[in-house]
Amino acid sequence: MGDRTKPGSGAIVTSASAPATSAAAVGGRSLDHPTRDEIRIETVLHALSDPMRLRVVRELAAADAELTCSRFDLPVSKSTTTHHFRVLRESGIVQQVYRGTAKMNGLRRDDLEALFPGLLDSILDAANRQVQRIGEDR
Amino acid sequence: MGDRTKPGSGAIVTSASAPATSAAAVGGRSLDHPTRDEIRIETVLHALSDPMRLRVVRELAAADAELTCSRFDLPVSKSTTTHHFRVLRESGIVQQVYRGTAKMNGLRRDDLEALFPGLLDSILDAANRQVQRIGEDR
DNA sequence: ACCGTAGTTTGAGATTCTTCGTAGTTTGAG
DNA sequence: CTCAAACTACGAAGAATCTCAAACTACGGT
Repeated sequence: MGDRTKPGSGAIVTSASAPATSAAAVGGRSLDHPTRDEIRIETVLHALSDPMRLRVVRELAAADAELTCSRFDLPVSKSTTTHHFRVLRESGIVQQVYRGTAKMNGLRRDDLEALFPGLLDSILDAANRQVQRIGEDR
Repeated sequence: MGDRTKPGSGAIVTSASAPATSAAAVGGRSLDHPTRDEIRIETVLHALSDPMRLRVVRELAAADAELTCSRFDLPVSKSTTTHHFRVLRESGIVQQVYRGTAKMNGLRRDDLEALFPGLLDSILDAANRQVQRIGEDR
């Protein structure tokens, strides 16, 4: 899985020169998401197998709206939070868009439902049941 | 892992004196499985996020019967196969029992269904759809 | 222009995972 | 008892993950 290959251009954005007109510089920052047909079940399951990420997805589903990263009060540092959101985005579970300084996060329900009908809901349901059972949250 | 000693709960196989009349001693070797209420959604998802293990579970579901480890023709070594079956057992997805020199593997459908209704089926369905779509199997 | 908020990147440490080969154990058969 | 078959256990190597702190970039207001 690992694919730390940076998003936009070829990492040469080291600012040695050309600070302004970089490829990704057009509208601002670019975030690349997998297209619908690039989403893989193994990757989705892996992304959701982390407690922190599963929790984010549960909150996102409960809110049923786009939320900024900072709305989530996770017990980890900012950089770790960024990391988890990145995994969720690269797996195709969430969609991220910049709006000002904030980054909005939304579930890709349509894509997931089209590829894997019922999967997301049954995982969310399973997670909710487990929290009810043993309340291991937060 | 660095610690092959079984994970959660411990207790049981304390073997202070390991009398012959131990529950597990009946047929010979003992394999400890998590009890139903020890099964965790994160662990289940993690176990199924590996292509090899997902494949094993798919075959097991398709066969709808107990199969020996050697029935699976995985493209990995035997010790790796043992490892994957162990992960599946410790996550609570499969149940393993010795029968002669063979080890029978069966899905714990009842337990999973009781804890997470519909989860296993929707994951299997998702996996099947993906194989149909891009045939990345074997 | 300056500052604060929001998030990213880089580099690091610690842990865990996947995989393997080799050596052992257990069981059933001859 | 000895053998083959079926697994397990024990390292070990290499990759991937999770986590953090520190330094950085982007955007919006005052």
